[in-house]
Amino acid sequence: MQKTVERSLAGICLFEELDPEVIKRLSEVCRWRRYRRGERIIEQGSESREVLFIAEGAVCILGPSASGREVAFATLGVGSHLGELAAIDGEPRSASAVAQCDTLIAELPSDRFLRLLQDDGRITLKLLRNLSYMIRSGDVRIMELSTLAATQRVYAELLRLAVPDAGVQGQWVVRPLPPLREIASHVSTTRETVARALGGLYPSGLLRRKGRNLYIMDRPAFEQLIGRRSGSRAAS
Amino acid sequence: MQKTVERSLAGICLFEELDPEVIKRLSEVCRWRRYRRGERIIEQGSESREVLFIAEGAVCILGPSASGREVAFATLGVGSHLGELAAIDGEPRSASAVAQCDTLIAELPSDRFLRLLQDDGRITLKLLRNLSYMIRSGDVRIMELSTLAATQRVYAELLRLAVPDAGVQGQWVVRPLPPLREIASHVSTTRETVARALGGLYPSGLLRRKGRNLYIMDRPAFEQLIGRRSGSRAAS
DNA sequence: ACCGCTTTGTGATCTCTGTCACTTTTGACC
DNA sequence: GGTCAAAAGTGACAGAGATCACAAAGCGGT
Repeated sequence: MQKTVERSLAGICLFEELDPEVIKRLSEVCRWRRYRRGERIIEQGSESREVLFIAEGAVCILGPSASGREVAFATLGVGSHLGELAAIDGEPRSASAVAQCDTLIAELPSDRFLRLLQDDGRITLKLLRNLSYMIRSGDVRIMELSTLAATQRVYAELLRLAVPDAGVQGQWVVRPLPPLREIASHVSTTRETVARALGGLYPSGLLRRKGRNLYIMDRPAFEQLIGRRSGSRAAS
Repeated sequence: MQKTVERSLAGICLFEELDPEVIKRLSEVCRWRRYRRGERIIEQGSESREVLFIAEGAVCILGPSASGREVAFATLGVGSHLGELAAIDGEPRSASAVAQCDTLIAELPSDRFLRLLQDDGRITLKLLRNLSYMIRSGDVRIMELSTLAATQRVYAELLRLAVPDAGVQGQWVVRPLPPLREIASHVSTTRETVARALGGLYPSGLLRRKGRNLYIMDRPAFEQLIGRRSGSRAAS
């Protein structure tokens, strides 16, 4: 099953426009490592500076889990990179990274990464766009934490996860629905609250669950649930 | 009183290392505008793309205040810039900006800004560092919102605002203490909660207030109040 | 000193949701 | 089919804080 994907950075978004030759050379400079599901890839606070690229698998970015509560900042898939911040500013790692499934990672030393930025403006621009995106989504999350109640944050997250259902017009689906505890850690609440949030909507028919799929029957109506703080009630 | 600061971008951190000649030319390209205290400089969602520089005054970055609750993302002073995100990624403004006092702003068209980045790697690097910083502080804030109770977030904010007291050894001071509503909007809580958080510590002597100054008598002890969620009580 | 406005200090409520403690499902793997 | 562990519903409670409503200071200007 081991899809022996050659150890190449070819699939990395950041390098899309890069010359195959250059990519090849870069790939050779990297240190390649495999991680098992659940293994820790980056430790928050550590002093390493490499930039990592995901060749296979997926990675979850987690805040310092010192307290029991886990805070997930993002989930990154194949083609994404992580660890740019430390490479750019030389500060300690701001968060931890954990493999969500078996994962193949390429580590590029920070000085090599920085040189790359100097040499190729296109990559720099991509990186800038990427950082912008991170800031924007961070801001959105802060806004949600500040102005939305826990239940509503769960709904908002569902909308982010949902894709239009190929079959039925106007119906959206989250497939597969991640474990509730994972959803919870993305919107800073508890597994129980997520369960209750979903459970509260089954009776109204707005939400329907079949196995690991969750169907949002009427997206516009669903969006309305997120509106103003509290006071909202299942459609009557 | 109007300190007729010439309309120059000389004081802008981002341009520190830039040649005076270049700065002069850039300054002339800008559109300069004055804003009164409270005036809105950028409207969240608008389609403008200019990058703004603060030559005089201060600016507060606010989340979409649609709801009554205001969410403050940052307060920027002289030498700072804002509006890079829209210039970089071409998306609508992610937040609003309001003048905190009378303010002089220079607006640089986005294409000019982008060209600047292409031409000078030093500026690009500074910008990257700046964006990194924004992401890191955003993450910290998300962590606080997720794992700290409102009262503790207030304490954390105080520590950020405090500077070592020149006079007494080991004593820190917030001078001047901003209006409570402002502190509240920075840690996503209410004016009342901030008042109670402070009030709760006066008796213990950990905090002391004189006019617009707030003294933190024992910083280490104060920091301990922020530890684990709830359960904490004033030092016994 | 005297207004009038902005900031603060507080009390009384009320509700959301974090916690605990279990039970019930699901799923994966023999 | 059977066994086990992880995931998912739920009930009961308690407590932090958002809200609402005033009263009391502060502060500038005249």
